[in-house]
Amino acid sequence: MKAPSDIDRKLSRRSTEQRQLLLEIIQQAEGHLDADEIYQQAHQKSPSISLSTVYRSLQLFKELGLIEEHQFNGTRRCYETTPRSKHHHLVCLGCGRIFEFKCSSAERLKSRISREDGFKVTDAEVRLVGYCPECQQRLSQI
Amino acid sequence: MKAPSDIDRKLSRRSTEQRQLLLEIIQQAEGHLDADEIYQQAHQKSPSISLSTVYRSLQLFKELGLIEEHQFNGTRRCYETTPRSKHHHLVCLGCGRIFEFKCSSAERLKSRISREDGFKVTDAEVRLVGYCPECQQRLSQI
DNA sequence: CTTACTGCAAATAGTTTGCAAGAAG
DNA sequence: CTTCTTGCAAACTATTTGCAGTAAG
Repeated sequence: MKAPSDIDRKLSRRSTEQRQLLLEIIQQAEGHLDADEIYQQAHQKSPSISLSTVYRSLQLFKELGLIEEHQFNGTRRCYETTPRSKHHHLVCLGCGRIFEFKCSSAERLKSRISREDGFKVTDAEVRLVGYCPECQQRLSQI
Repeated sequence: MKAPSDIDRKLSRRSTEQRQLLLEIIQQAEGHLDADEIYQQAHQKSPSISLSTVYRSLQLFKELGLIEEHQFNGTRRCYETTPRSKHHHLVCLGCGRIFEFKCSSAERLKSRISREDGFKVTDAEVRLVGYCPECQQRLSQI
């Protein structure tokens, strides 16, 4: 049993070893992890954890605003801790890596659409797809 | 048997009743249709058509650049005919409807990232989520 | 004690695939 | 005729759910 963390103080959810472990894994990850990658890592430290617990915890963390969910390519969803400052993603079609970039025009667009069309825009995501420098190089050599 | 259409002249693919019907359905649709909606409509006109044929044809149309694939909310993918001029999507969290809008800054962003970071950006998508005017109204009354 | 959380197994949703019969060219 | 395409059923992938036991508060 550990000291109560972030998730405990919200909504009277219970603090469990599993949730703490899962949240740690996501927070310490460099890039974006999908449910199965999170499960694999958790399984190392706590072999009895189940994949359903991973999914249920991800659902909870999302509701609490602790993490963000993305769907970059196929059907697999990826997760990252909610970043302090909003960024966007560039998906490389060659290697599948995800690159991040800032985009101030997204914020401007948000207010433009709200103002002009009466929408209440809660989020603006920009997603670029293309080829990273390495893949351009590699593909041109073939 | 009908006269050969768009899809026939490309890549020596065969023209079949099924493909022609499916393409017509997508082209005449107002908004975006998912695989099952396309299947249901096709099934009306041609009861023996199968869902696999729908998926295989969608795959083909995508490769030929005749349609675009989107994933707006859950896991369901939607399709629309490739629009003449690029537009982006706003997803209403209240009613699930998809609204379209133009965004010139997306094009500018594309060239900025290409120039500054050496990426070859093939597509830029902006996706807004929020509430349409009707849903704001409706939800405020509760 | 009470009731949220967990692991397990089974269910589900959406999509893909193998195969033999059928049709396009 | 040749081979691409189809329908069917079965397989697959990612995720969700029911349930009875377990543990947090």
